[in-house]
Amino acid sequence: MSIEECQSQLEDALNKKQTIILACNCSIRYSGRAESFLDYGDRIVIIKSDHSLQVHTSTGSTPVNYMKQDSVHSIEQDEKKLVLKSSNLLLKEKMTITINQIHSLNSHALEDTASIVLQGTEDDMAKMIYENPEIVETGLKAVSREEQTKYGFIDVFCVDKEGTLTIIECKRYKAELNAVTQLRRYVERLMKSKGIDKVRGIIAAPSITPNAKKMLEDWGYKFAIVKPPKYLEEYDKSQTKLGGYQPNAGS
Amino acid sequence: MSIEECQSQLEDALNKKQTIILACNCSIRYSGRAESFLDYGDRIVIIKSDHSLQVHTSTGSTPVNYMKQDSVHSIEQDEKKLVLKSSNLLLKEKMTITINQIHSLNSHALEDTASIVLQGTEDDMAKMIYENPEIVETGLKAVSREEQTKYGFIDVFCVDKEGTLTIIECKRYKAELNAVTQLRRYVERLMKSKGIDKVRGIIAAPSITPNAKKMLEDWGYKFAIVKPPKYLEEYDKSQTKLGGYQPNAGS
DNA sequence: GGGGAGAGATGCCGC
DNA sequence: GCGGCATTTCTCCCC
Repeated sequence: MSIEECQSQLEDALNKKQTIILACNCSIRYSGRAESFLDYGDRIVIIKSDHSLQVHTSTGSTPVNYMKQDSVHSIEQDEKKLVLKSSNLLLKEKMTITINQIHSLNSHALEDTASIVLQGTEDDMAKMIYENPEIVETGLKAVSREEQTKYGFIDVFCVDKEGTLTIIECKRYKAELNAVTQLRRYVERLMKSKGIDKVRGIIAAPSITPNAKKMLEDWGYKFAIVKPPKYLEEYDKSQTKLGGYQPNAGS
Repeated sequence: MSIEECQSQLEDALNKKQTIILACNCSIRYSGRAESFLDYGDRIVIIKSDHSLQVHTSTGSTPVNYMKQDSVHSIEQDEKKLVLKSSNLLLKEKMTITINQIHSLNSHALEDTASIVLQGTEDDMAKMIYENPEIVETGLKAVSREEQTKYGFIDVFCVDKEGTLTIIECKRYKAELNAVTQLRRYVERLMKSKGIDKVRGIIAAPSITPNAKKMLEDWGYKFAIVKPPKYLEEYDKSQTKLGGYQPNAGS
């Protein structure tokens, strides 16, 4: 594929707001919230129809460089190289991708009306606890959920069997130090705004780090083992009932 | 491209540990840390040479679904459809991508020895303050930086003009509530471990949210406006001096 | 491998 | 738009 053909196809795809996938050898300069330079190497450049751009190397889940949506892209030619310039005036960011060699170029108008359905989030966990607070502690009664405006973003708000206000902070994975300080902030804010001197705090999570547990107990708070709903359910089911997931392990 | 050809090329690319780029119409099931389902639509599937996988829709910076590195992938055929199964036994995660239609398929052995050079991070900011603490407060003297083991992850550790120990917490962007609780945790930990009753805390950031500022002042801490080094420097330079973006400028 | 914290975090929701 | 916060966060560093 010649440089001219590539430039033409890129411009055409950009005009049509298609999604572009370009495998190429390139170097990258970025300037904006930070500044970066990446010397020549083979990468994949994706420009989506929302005019976001990302550059991927052959490893890692995250792009090595990217531009956010609503960026403006242009393609120029510079001595047998293609220069892809992107800028986002609003965010004061810009990027220059200098392309040495093109390995492949595809552009598509991706049609997609589906939206992902996700479960097992922290919100699902808070909902589960709100509907059945006794899984956290015997005698606990739920008062409200997602108290966002008044005292912060309290996950579940309860009253214990002795009538003491109790704040539950959910973590879907292992609770760390910041979860404890977060809980402490909610408890203190609530005590101050209500003018009461006794509010309990509970962290509900599958596990907790040792330091977090110590800080939790130092502050008189409590940890309760709670797992997010349906966590690994399908996986465990297939493991036990079907004798395990069978990929072609030779690949 | 026939299903058989596609399957063959995919298996071949997986064997060669190439990076695969597949544009297709597909549906996706994921089960692991959470569970998700995404109905049929046009997407881009990337399998990298580290055997990580990600699925991108036509918008957004983040993949709609993904598998981490060291997953195992296999391709099966099921009634005119291709079924790409991925699993990660270690993480107890798995994914099934059912492919209706293939728009394009490319695979490459991406060669890349370069690594990105990035500047303007929080670490650069802490270094700048360490080397010239008076930009935070008159009379401040730096003691150490990145005290990770003893008292927590203190960015910059100083003594003020009256000899009081002072912890500086840097944020490269706007400081929020969690920055204040973080600082508070460091201050309290240091007071306890040193057995002293007076330690100061300063947040150094370009800006701070109103609630964070209030909580900061309630706790007797202080805010100092500090911008990360070289923030937007090249951008502003090229905008003002050169009247536009000049990729070769200054390099 | 776990703990802790930054990230050019991104994305979501509420005000 | 900003604020606050979860994320299948990811990534890095250090113990």
